Amino acid sequence: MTKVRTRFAPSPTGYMHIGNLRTALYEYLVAKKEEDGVFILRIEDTDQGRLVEGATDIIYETLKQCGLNHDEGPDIGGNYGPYVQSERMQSGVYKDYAWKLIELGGAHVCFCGEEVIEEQREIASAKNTSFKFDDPCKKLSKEEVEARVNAGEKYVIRQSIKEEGTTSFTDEVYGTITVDNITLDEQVLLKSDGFPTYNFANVIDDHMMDITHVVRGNEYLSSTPKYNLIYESFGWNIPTYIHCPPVMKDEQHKLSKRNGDASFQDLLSKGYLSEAILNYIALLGWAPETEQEIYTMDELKQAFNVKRIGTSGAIFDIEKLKWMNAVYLRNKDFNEYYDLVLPYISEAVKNDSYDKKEIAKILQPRVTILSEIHDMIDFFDTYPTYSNDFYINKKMKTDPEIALRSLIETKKLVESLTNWSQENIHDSLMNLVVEMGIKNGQLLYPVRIALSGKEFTPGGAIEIAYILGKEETLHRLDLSIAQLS
RNA sequence: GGCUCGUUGGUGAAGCGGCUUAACACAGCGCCCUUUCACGGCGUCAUUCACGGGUUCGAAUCCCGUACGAGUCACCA
Repeated sequence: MTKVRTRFAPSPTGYMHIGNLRTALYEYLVAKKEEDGVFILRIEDTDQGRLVEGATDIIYETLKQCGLNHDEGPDIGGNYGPYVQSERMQSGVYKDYAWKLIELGGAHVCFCGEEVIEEQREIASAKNTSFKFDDPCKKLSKEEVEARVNAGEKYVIRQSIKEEGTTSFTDEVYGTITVDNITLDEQVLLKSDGFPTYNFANVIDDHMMDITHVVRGNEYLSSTPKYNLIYESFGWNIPTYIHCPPVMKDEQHKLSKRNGDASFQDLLSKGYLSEAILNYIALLGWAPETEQEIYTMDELKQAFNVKRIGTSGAIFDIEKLKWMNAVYLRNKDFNEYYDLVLPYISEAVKNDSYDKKEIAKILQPRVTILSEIHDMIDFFDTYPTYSNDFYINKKMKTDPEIALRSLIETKKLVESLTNWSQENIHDSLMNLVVEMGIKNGQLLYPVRIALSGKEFTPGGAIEIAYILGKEETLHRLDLSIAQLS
C-alpha cells in the first residue's frame, strides 16, 4: 500500500474561512490517521486578480495555531516543490502538459473570444434550450492551429470531451456518481495569459505530488468527472475522492467570506480557543462512532473515519461552540487557564491590589468566551451605580428594608474582623446569620449586591469581599447603606 | 432550464429492514443543589423520520414519483 498523501490547497484570497479550515482539518486527519501519512500545503494562486496581500501568511499562521502542521509546503520545502502554483508555472509544466493532452486527444486549442461564447449563449436562451458551448475551433486543422499560434494570436486550451458515453466515479462520501458525457462542459485548461485554470493545475499538481486522497467541498462533485477524463487521457491513477458537505450559515446559505460571516480569526479575537473551534468543526458534518464529543487532536486522529462524514449541509451553531469553549476553559489545568485569562483580567481590573488569581478562580466555571470577561468583573475596578430594586428578590426573601439591616450589621462585623481570610469571613458571616435569626440569603444576597452593584456576579458575597479587601468592602458597604437609608 | 447532490426535533446528529413507542450532545423548559449567576445532578422536549405511492409478515431504513433546498453549467477557486 502506498503512503497516504493529502493536500490542503487554498487560494490566498483573504481570511481563513470555517469551511475551509474544516477541509484542512479533514485532510490532515486523513493523512495522520496513518503512521506515515503526509499532509501537504500547496498555494493555488493562479488567479492573479484575486490575490490578497498577506493572505498566505494568514494561512501559515492559522495552520500553526490549529496544530495542523504540514509536512511539505512553500515555507518548509519538500521533495515535490515548488509548492506555489505561480512558481511551478515558471518551468512551463502546465503548458507542456496541456499540449501533451492535445496530442492525446483530450484537449484542443481555441481562439474564440468571449463574444463567440456569448452569442451562442444568447441563441440558446432565446430558444430556451440549455447552453453548452460548441467550439468551432475543434474543427480547425492542425496546420491552421499551428500557424495562428505561431503568428502570436491569443488562444486558450480547452478540454475536449466526446459526446457519447458516460463517466462514473466513486466518492468515499457520496458513493458512485455517473454523468452523461454530453452534459460535461469543455472547460478552459490553460488561460490566454498562460496560467492554468484551477481545474487543470489541480489535476496536474495532484498527480505530480502523488496525492492519494483528494478532500474538498462538494461543489466540486459535478466537475470531478471532467478531472477524471483528464487523468484517463494521461493514463494516470485517479485519487480517492472525499467530498465534504458544506458548512452553512442557515438552511439556505453557506458560510462565506463574502457575507462577512465569522472567520477563524474573528472567532479567535472573540475569545474562542483554537482547540475548541477545531473540535467543534470536526463534528460539523462528521459523526464519531462513540458518544464522545470532546477530542484532543490525537484522539481525533484515532477516531476519525471518512465513512462517517455526512452528505447534507451542517449549520454552524455558535451556541454549541460556546458551550464547547467553556468546557475547554473549565477543564484546563488552572495555571494554563490562568495564563490564558490573565490578560483579559488585567484589562478589566487595573487595580493591582486585587488578587488576580482569586478573580480567575471564581471565573473559571463561569466563562464561556474570553471576551465576556470584561463585563463580568469590571465592577471590581469601578463601583457601578445601581438601583435599590436589586435588593428585591423573592426567592432569597429579601427587600431593601431587610437589606439595610443586614448591611448595617455586616458593616459592624467587618469593622471588627482582624483576620481577612475567606474562611474567617465565611464563618463570621454565617454566625451573624444565626445571631440575626434570618436566612443565609437575606444576609448574603444583599451584601453581594452592595459589594458589586450588580445583579449577577461571578462568585458570591464572601469571595467578592475577600478579593475587595477590608477597606474597600467597608467603603462599598457605607455607600450602599447611605443609598438605602 | 440541463445535470449532480441532498431532506431524521430549534441546532449538530445516531440509526442502514424487526432490538426504535428514534440514541447522544447543544439550545429551551422544569426541578434539585446553592449566598446571585454559573458548575453539578435530575427530568422534559420528534407516536415520528419532507410528501405521496410501492415492495415486505414488518420501512426512518429498499424502490418509484412529487415537493423543497443546495451545487454546477466562468479565461474563479
